[in-house]
Amino acid sequence: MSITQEHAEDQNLPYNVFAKACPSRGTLEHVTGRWGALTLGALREGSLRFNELRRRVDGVSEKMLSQTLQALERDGLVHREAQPTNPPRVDYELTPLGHQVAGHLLALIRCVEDRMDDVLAAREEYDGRQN
Amino acid sequence: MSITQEHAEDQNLPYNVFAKACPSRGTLEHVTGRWGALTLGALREGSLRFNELRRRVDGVSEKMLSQTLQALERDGLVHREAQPTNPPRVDYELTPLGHQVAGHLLALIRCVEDRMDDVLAAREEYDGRQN
DNA sequence: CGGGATCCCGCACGATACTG
DNA sequence: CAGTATCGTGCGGGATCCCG
Repeated sequence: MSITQEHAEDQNLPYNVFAKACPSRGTLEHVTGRWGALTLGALREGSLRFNELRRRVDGVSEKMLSQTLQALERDGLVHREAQPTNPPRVDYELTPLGHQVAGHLLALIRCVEDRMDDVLAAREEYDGRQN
Repeated sequence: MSITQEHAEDQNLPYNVFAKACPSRGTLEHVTGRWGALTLGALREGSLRFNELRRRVDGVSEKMLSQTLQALERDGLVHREAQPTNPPRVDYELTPLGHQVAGHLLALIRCVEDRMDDVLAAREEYDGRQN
């Protein structure tokens, strides 16, 4: 091993969201996307069925919820459990990885909610400042 | 105070991102948006000038960066410091609130980067499973 | 109930050019 | 350098219908 190797990364950390081509950016967008964040947040409380989820995430269309769930399932964040009954029953729940990610997300969400008054005040000052 | 007063304005936590009409959802979208998250993440390391930021957030256009920064400044997450010199010099830095939010964001980003191998593996299994 | 297929519109976004 | 202005378009995403 070269002694000139300044940043001797013991482990390989090749993933960097700030680089355009990095696949991690795509996953970050699934996670932080308009519906992805709310879906993961909602699922953190426990497993939910499709229409329960749809009611919980106010405003999401069937199509977008379906699409969002597929992306999250593909990324290994959500587990889909379908029972071949009639009528069909499908439950969605977080994987351990999804749970971890949703934890960070929920902390962020709570933070934004908690400090929303500050945000609103900042907006008023901003709008008032430049006429 | 009227007993018919439905919404108690003096409550502490009236904000709920899961409700479609809640203003906190808009702010969450600014923060978790495609460029918002990366911009806040980049600024956490210190103040940056416009083009420095543009280079750091690989792939962002001038227009989108400008637009993103305006939204974040309006929400009180970013402070813009313009010096009337020639050539002009403008520095962007996080406010205390922005720093707090960006902290959560960066934790999320690191988490996604760290576990990207798991995500990629999950994708392969998903793609291979249902042909 | 849990979706898939299709149609279609708006605007988020990129590219380009211009300004102080 | 640090942005605005303008224009064109891709696709995000809503609406609707349908099926097992």
